[in-house]
Amino acid sequence: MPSSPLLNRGLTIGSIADRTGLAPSAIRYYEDEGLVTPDRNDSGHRRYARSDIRRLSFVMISQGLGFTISEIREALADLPEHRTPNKGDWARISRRFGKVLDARIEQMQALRARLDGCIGCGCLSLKTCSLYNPKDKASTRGQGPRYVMGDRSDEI
Amino acid sequence: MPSSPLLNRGLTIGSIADRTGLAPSAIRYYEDEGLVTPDRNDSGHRRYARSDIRRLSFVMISQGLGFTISEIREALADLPEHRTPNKGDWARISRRFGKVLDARIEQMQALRARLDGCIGCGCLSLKTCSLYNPKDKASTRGQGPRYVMGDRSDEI
DNA sequence: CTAATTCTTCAAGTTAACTTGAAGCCAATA
DNA sequence: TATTGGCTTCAAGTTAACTTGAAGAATTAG
Repeated sequence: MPSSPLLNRGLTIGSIADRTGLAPSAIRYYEDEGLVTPDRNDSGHRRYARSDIRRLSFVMISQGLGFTISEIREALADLPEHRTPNKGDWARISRRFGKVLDARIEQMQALRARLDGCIGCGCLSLKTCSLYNPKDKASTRGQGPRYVMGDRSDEI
Repeated sequence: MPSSPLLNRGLTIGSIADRTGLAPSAIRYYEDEGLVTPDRNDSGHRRYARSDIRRLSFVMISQGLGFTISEIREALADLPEHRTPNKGDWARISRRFGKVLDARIEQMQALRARLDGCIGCGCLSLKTCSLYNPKDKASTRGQGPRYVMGDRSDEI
């Protein structure tokens, strides 16, 4: 009797794509990036475990929260290798991400407060403005090379 | 008498680079992006106004706050065209950015609260998790094409 | 006045997170 | 069994925000 692809040796990339809403190309990319490591069948086709759906959902959610792929990869590294992750495992890594989010929110609030200060003094000049050289440059997150900002401040 | 480049017809790109800490290549890029529009001398060299230093400082600060170049360009469009911007002009556009920051902070806090909810219920499943399909996907800010997430949710 | 800087433009490289397309193998269906 | 559709790999394109390098012209310093 012809067994369904779901029951045989795991889920195909297509069904994983359907169930997560991710494009197959994205799922393959995540594999290149080490976020999932599906098995292969005899002819080289990927076969996923059911738990990979939750894993990929976590990836999507984390990206929505602003985490990068390498941050997500690090987080996933804390899941058990040879056991299907359970609720407790997921809750643990989610809790850690929660703390990072808290820190980022605080950082943004600090910058926002500085902006108020700048509006107050009307400065926006390089020497005076505390926004110009903040220790916590905030979301240098994302977008290509953002090289070190020089520090040749001077009067305007 | 040989006049200094600062007093003659405006500042050279090199001196602007020194005073802002930006690389000349970045300043030229900002010109391509319409953030500054320096004059040219007879042989085609760029000549900047003193007020362009403040303009470029605003660009740097705004980027530190997480704004994109096109957002910054829009903000700068509110500065007077044929008059050197004064403190009031800068304060006005800073105040607007402050409001955007407030909104972003609120958004992050909402997502963070949802993450707590998810830890509480231990779900992280596509159907149940409110993080999976939030209206306010937060910082889709940055990095290449992030195409529309499909919505074929299903039970895990 | 000549040499060393600085400036110009233009094309191509970089990172992140993917997509798109080509060329060909595998699998489910009629 | 034939065919359509799904899967595979690999190379190249995309956006953002720049940098790097080449080739040549202008400016400044000695």
